[in-house]
Amino acid sequence: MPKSKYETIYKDLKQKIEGEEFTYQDLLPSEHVLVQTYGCSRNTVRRAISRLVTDGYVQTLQGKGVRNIFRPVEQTSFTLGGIESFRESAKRNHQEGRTEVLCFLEITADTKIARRTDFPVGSELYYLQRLHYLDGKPLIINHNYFLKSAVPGLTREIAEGSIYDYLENTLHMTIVNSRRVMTVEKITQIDEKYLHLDANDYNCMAVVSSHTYNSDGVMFEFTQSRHRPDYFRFQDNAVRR
Amino acid sequence: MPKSKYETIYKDLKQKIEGEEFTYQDLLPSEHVLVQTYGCSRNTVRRAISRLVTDGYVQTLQGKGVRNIFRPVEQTSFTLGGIESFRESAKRNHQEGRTEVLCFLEITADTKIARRTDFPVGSELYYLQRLHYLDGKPLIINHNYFLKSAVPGLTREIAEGSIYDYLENTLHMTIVNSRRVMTVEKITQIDEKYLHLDANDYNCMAVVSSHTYNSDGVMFEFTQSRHRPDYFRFQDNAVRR
DNA sequence: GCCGATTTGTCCGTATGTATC
DNA sequence: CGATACATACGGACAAATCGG
Repeated sequence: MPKSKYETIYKDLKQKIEGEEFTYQDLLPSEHVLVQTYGCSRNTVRRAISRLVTDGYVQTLQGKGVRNIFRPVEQTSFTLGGIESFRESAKRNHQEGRTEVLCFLEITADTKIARRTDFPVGSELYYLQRLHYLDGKPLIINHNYFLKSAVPGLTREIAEGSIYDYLENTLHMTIVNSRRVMTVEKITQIDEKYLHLDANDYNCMAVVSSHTYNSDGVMFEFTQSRHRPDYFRFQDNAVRR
Repeated sequence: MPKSKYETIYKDLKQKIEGEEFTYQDLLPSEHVLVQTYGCSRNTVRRAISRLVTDGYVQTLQGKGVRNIFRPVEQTSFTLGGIESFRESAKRNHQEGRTEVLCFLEITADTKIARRTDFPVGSELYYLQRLHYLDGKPLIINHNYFLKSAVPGLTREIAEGSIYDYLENTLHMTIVNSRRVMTVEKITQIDEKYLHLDANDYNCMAVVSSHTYNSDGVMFEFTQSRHRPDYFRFQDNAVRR
């Protein structure tokens, strides 16, 4: 159930664009027309459209209209704009996702971990290593650090499923945003072993480090995701201002 | 000169946050207060704030307020949200940028190039190889394909400076958006030679492929940027909806 | 638990500016 | 020039969440 009017309009337009009810390069109906078809104010359709702009689905042109520039995705794009759990992106791509917990520890942040994760020294943390399979292939190793005080009661069993599902639906935490940094790093022996990589073939991999915040403003998670280079693919739409 | 009120407010708040006039984790003045300090309507301050949210500077919390979660950047972050030319990001990081044109050709798209770039077969294109130096170090090799009909009069001399400056200020083109895909690929002999890489050290690199559109809705540029793995760093802020 | 004050979220209507055709 | 389209801005109304008494 979508809660707001502009979100229903956004989803409806998005679906129509994906379903190619509007042809590529054509203009969408004008805001004035959309106001009448959806029976709402102009501000409301504009909010919906601005979301489509950030999604890279349309471009707005003053004096002209709103042009459809959506191109269907060719392949299994891994991550897109927002925050997505592994399970969610697997589902979106119609793939079967499985997670194996390699390691589940309760630790206290020393200076080295603090520098790596940005958690203060002395923080009580869960440290997990998790291996993510997509359609049976091991593709990602995650090194997760969760703040124990914000994520109480985490267990190995939960970590084998979806941690985000536990956070949102059991702990009723609201995940807000995530600062991510993408780099390329040398592979380690752990990567080589679990992802079945050969350093003579690929000796680097894509690494995504993220600091994630909840609605209490606490950074409750630091994760380093190490991706098989030959399957990594990150999509983005940039807008010139 | 900022053209709009909300943009001035956005920039002012952004600067205050960066200058740490608001402390980390504290709430900003309420919308009501900001309306009075800036002498504008509530919608206008809300537009400014929503930009700060997408920048990852603040998070808004219904019933509470707007919390400052800005952390000063630790390092030379390479790319951030929007579209930036090499020159612009060099300047933003207070680094000296220089560009060397390795190759400047006029070509017609055959099936192979068409598949690679998404330009239709038979398109008249400029093909450039350019080497970008930052503070004297060669860091990026760009393979640029420009649609000749949209970018007339491009020369080697222009390409040694800023092509985007030429597009925007001489041709008065409006660049709108860019679809980017990031992957990790094996290095080639060209990469090895010009970026002074050693395949025994790093045998992969970060590759950013982008399709860029102007306000006429034409995809006028396809570029493959190949980045030295040890200097590549891409930042992003993701929002959970 | 309730109530009221505060704060952000959604939505509306209107007016004016600016770009396109 | 006028008509159309999007961009900016204002003011007001109500909903929803938070917090303190």
